[in-house]
Amino acid sequence: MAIRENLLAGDVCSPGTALVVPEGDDAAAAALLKVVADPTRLRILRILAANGAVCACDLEAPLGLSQPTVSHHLRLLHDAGLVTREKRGTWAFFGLDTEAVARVNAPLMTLTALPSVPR
Amino acid sequence: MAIRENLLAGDVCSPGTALVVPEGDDAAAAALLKVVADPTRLRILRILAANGAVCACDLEAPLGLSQPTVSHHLRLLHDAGLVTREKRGTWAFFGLDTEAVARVNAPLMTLTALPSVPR
DNA sequence: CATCAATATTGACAGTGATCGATATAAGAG
DNA sequence: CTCTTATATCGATCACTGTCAATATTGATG
Repeated sequence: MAIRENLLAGDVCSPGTALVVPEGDDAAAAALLKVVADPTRLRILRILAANGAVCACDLEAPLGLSQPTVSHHLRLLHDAGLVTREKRGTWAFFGLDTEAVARVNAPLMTLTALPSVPR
Repeated sequence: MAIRENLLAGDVCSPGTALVVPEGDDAAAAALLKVVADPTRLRILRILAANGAVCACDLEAPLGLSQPTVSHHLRLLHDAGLVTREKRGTWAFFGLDTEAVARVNAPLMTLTALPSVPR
């Protein structure tokens, strides 16, 4: 049994005994977090947050990565809806979608906000 | 040049032109986020948040995973400092470290809080 | 000590992902 | 139309990781 704080000494662990299993789309939440859980993409997001709209070509240098790799990361960020893309002529300018970024933390926020039920 | 919002029409993109590159330990932040960016571990965290201290043996069933796999995930969570471990006899009870979980969002919070400098 | 139960570790394997070079696509300039 | 530039996609490679079976370790109990 999932131990309660008020039973400490002689408690037994009998599997299968009522365990509160909260629901939630863990797969979706994890997928979104995975996009952010990368040093390069975190860096890109920080750069976008500090510079506003940034041309893709300006990212290769500070990131120290090849053009295809930068494009790959921008694609993931854009597909996840974290970043906006706007093409002007040949260039592509990317910007941070702050609302979307806020949505990424949601699953984590609920964790700390959740009442630790059985006490 | 990283385009500014006030120059729209005839702007040019000349790489190497001053781009604000914020510092920050992206590697560390990403590493911490990676621990959380997994469906199984998110689920574990949610279960811990809802049940208080939970015996490891009670997690295999709701997760539908083998004992070694559950132990592996608990190890990662514990190594990252997100979860507390307490052995009582043969059992091991795990609990959520809410403060640590809050620290995971920090890098994301700073993103949205950061002033979009050049506007 | 011998035995049993819970947990941790090891080894192997499959799937995923970050990276780059090469190539394709798109759009402006001559 | 041709050339150049920026971006996107493709293919391959390499490292990492989630998973399980097997085994080791730890702790309680006869």
